[in-house]
Amino acid sequence: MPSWATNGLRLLRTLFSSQYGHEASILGQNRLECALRYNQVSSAMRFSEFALTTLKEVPAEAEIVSHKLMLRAGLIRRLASGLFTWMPLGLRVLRKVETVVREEMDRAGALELLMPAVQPAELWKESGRWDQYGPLLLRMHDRHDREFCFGPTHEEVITDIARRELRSYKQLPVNYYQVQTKFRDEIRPRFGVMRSREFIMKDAYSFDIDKDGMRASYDRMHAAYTAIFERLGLRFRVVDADSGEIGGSRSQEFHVLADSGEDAIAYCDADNYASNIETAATVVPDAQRPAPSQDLEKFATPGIKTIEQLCDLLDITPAQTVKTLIVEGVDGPVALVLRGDHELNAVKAQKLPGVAAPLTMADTAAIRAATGAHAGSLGPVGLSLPVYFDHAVAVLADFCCGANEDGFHYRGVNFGRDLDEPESVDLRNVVEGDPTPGGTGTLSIARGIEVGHIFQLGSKYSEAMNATVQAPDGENHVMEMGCYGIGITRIVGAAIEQNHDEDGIIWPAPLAPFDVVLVAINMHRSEAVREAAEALYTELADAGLDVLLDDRDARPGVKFADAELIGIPHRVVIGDRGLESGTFEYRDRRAAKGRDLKREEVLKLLKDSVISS
RNA sequence: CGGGGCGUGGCGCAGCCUGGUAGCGCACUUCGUUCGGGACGAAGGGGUCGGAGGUUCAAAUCCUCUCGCCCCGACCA
Repeated sequence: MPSWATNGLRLLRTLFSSQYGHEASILGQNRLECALRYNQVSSAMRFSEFALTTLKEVPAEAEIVSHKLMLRAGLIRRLASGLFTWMPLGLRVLRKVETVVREEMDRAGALELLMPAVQPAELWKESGRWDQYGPLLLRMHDRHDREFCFGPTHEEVITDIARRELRSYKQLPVNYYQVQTKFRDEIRPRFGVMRSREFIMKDAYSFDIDKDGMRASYDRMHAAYTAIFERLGLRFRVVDADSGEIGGSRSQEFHVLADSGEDAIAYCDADNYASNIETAATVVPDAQRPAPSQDLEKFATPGIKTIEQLCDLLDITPAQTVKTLIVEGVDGPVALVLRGDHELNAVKAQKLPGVAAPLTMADTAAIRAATGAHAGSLGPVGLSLPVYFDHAVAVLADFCCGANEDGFHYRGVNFGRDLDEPESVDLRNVVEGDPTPGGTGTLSIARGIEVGHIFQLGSKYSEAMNATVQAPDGENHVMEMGCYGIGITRIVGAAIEQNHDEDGIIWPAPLAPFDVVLVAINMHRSEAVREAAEALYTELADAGLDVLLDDRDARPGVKFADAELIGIPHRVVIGDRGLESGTFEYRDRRAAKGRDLKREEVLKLLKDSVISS
């Protein structure tokens, strides 16, 4: 996605590099120059000086591809559970992500600042989260025994800043952001950088005088996030989401699409609908319930404990059965009744009156106390508990369920006769093929990795912490806030999940640690190769490209394998064979084969492709 | 935190059941041959067998405790 800023930056880099050489130290005052200086210093690298160790074998700790490849390619190294060192190669990728994020945030009018990672407990007590947040919050004491935490997020600190700095509506809207290290003491860190305890997040917070302003700020962030993920070259989708712990009203998540994603997202292109499955609403079926055709019958089902076993026994489908789940409620256990083939949606269930949040399944003893039976023999008939029926259950007739007696089930169960007419609720996850809430399309399900989340917070924090500004009417008004997060470190993992093959990583061009790798064949024996490789290296570096020269005294196969493993988008092979005919072999990382190009053609191709990224 | 698994040179593993003083592949060092798809040969360096305690003449191996890591569940960028 070409843009003024990127083209401008490239242009400046080219100008400066031709003036000072690519390692020139440039002391600049503005950000563009700073970025320029950073890029210039590190843009070109010799493999022999890069201390990169790649691994042929996968360390046993890694489970998913991105984690395996990040370790094999030498991007990260693990220090302890959920804690990683970003090695030089990995850090280059991280910086690329940060740069794109910063550019788009700045363009959207947000202001970068940097808050402390360590935060005093008082602020968290003021917002009420010191007690709410739980063990995810890493708490500590200083030498005076004062309480602190390592920030998992920064609503409290930014609200404190805002209430001190912002006095008048004339200063609004303001959107502050930072790129900073967070710590969340996850119960189970896993998947490498995808769910680590320490990670880098870009978090932004908007302040407006009213809800309309907040919505406008939110929309600007929505646009900025869309621009960011488009520029990063990732396939992604924006979905409606639950606002969870942070609070507030509307929220949307940005998901990188990948089969290994931890989240399921429901979408329909025809309807332009997309939602995290957690919040995707099911539609009340408009089908009429058939009239009962069977009598209620209790029958013995010794040893039958699962829906699957029951279906095998009776030769029926799970959709003709009903399952009953006992969860902890505010005043004792509550029963949730779903169709046998449907999955409980915890987010929906824990919002029901009388159900305890977070949703907790009752244990075996509690289930027996409440129903008199084992979990495998439960049913709604004759149950003396608060019961919620899912919409899909309410339209069933002649269904099958447990009899609340070990080893017995009912069949031919019908509402109105064996059970009271149900008041049904939405309890389940949507499934592929369900109608959309809009009613015109059907849902598909995809897997995604949450890399961004935007919230309309409203006044939750500004009210608790009394963050007000004076309005034109002279009154003090509580500011309306939005908050917006991007998982910088997670993006790197997500990008690999989405872009790899059996040989290694395939970086989208904007994320690649190097734009191009020069593979010099037998450079240590052929003077011609050495000269040609060095000349091309200097020329590409001077043109502002991030170029890696593989000058190691290694066999070609080793160099090719490493180039593919670390995923450099463009590869140029310099060998005696090509030099005889005056060509280099060029190959795109995604292409099956290379092609021979003249020097000028290589230069033009690379410069064009880098500028357009 | 509940359930499962694993800790042996940098990485991947064997040895443990049946105690006898540590081995293989990769990586690393040196030399030679080789050299456009992870070469071959030779010679090397590197390990208190996660830690503590116990049993025993003797412990990587058996026993007890402990620490760490990974996987499956609830949380989230």
